[in-house]
Amino acid sequence: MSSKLSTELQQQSHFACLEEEAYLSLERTTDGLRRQVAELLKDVELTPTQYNALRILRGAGEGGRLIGEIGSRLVVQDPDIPRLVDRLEKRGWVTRQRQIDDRRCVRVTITKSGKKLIDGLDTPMRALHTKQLRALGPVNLRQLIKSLSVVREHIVDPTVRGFAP
Amino acid sequence: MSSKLSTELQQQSHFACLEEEAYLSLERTTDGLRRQVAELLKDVELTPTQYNALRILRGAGEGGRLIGEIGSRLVVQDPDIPRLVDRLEKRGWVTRQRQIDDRRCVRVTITKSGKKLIDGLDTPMRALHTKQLRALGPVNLRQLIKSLSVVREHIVDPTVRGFAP
DNA sequence: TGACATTCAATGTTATAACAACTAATGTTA
DNA sequence: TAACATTAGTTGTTATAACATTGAATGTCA
Repeated sequence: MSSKLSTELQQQSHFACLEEEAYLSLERTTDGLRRQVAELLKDVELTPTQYNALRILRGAGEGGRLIGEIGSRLVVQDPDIPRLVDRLEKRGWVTRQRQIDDRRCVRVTITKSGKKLIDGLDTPMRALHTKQLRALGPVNLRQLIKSLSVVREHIVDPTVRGFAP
Repeated sequence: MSSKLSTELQQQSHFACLEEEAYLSLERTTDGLRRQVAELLKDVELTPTQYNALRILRGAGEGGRLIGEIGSRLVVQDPDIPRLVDRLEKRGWVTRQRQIDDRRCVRVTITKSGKKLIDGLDTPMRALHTKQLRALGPVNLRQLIKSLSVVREHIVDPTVRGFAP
């Protein structure tokens, strides 16, 4: 496929401004990459959000994470963590436990089988990302990462949260 | 908010590779930007996809577009164009018409009120994108657009399609 | 021309996202 | 300590996304 904008547009390309073009490029590119990730995850019947949540829980170790903590660390926001956890729990990949000191809170911990599942995905996922982005080369990659970081700094929306690998 | 990765991660940051870090940065950043766009569109009860579809139809003019054409031009893929068009039609923003020469095809055209709706969004949308991305400056913006274009060139997935402003 | 394949939309179904209420537990303060 | 506010999760509901199936129209070719 071509990536020349005028070609992709299939019409006279005229963006109102650079910022608008950059925004659409971001949406368009990220969607394409994300779909390939979703495709890879489909083999194990995981959505990207579920995968992301399991990675967060793996990173948290035996201490686990509170429901709210998971939400605040997801790469892509999801307002419905309880049911996200429901699905993972039903399949035996996480466990839920009320806190003793504060019974409002629920601690979620990854299980052995959950950890095994995403451990097995580390290599293919890394391989996919490398395939997707290798063409940029390390210099442009660093530049891209830096630029995106600058953009996020200027997102004032308070609901936007951190992200976990 | 900070955009330093180690800070956003709220844990010892260690990405497996640059490509993985770039991918997560893309997802994270685009999601944040997109949510602000969705917020703006909420005032007129449009989803980003609906807005995108209306812009495609405005760009097409009186000739309109076939259902399939809309799907292939959406910035973010949506496999369910008929029902997307249903919703727009119900609210009087588009009309549907069977093709005479090929009765399998349906031509969708934007209405006056539909055009008026998105015309009114041009200025605030451009203002939002400018606010979101201005910090990069023209040089970095161009660099970003170029890099994203390179990435898209290497997305081999045949389902990934063009995009319309 | 008649059987078959293909194309384009529409429809049915399930899963998830978004949003709003609700409940239980804790914190605050008069 | 009783009343109120706040917090953490859960549950209900609606809308949309994803996927598979169906149906009608057209194209292909023996």
